[in-house]
Amino acid sequence: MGRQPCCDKQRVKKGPWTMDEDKKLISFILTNGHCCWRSLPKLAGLRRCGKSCRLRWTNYLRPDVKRGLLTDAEEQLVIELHARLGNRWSKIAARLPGRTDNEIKNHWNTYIKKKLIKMGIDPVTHEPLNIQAATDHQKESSSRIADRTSSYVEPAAENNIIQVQKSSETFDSSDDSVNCSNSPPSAENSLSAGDDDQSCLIDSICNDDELMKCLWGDDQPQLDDSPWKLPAADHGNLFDVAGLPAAWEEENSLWLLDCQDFGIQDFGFDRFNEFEAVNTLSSTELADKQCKH
DNA sequence: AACCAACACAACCGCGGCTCC
DNA sequence: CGGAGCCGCGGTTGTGTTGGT
Repeated sequence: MGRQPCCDKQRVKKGPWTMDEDKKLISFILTNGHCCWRSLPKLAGLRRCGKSCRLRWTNYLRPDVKRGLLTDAEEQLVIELHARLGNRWSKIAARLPGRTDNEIKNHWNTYIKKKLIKMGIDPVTHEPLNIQAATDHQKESSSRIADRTSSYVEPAAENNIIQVQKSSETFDSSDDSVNCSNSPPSAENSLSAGDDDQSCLIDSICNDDELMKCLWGDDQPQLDDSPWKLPAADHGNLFDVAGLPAAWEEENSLWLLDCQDFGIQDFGFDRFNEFEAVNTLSSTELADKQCKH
């Protein structure tokens, strides 16, 4: 007996989300939280699959989503993390506050991948392309490594490569499969000794104390994906900010600012304008402030 | 101006893992 | 312990936009 479809595909709408659907989803989640994605569309009056709602929320509508291009520092961090973690985008995204796995994945596939190839670096193994021909047999084992768990021990196949270890200590020991102290040097988390450019890039990131503190520090704000626990409110008063907890107000002011790009007025949240008047900091300014603290 | 290729990104799909019964 | 249901992840596709010819 096969798995049931996640939703009734006959009656479910697909394709791009409309403004009205976004509005409904935001309203519902802000009011009720997302206790159960499967039943959410029905309760919210949406003809969408629960998965689709979750994706739309987490990748686009969620208040803490940071929009816009990745900064150079973020990009370098993605490269560093990819060298360590492989295509585990959600893990990588967890280290970049406000960025989603989908966004990072897209950026990787469309931009970083090509950039690395241009630099002569294999985007999969992070090894220089020119020495790869000579180490084809290693590559084969490397591809296996990509799927292995951290307990797998590769038998000394990387004598000619150095490990990027500098910032490994900053990983949580609980970060699954990223127990660097126990992980053997491998193609997916290693660089060639001859690849000075890449080493320099990584070093520049790792040696940037301010940046590392900001991006890796224990006190960095963590994404909180727990369901919203807001007091039930009238739909008409959803953005009566004064009625919300101060922490929520502060945290979500960035998102409200971002809504300008989207067209907050299109949501019918007219009260935003009053709120905007007292909020003079841009998203980037606030992000900078967070880094400095 | 029209066409086409490349690019960027939102969204879909299927599978694996976790939890509950 | 095993099956069912759900969520989240990663790969892939679809679509709109941009730039070049």
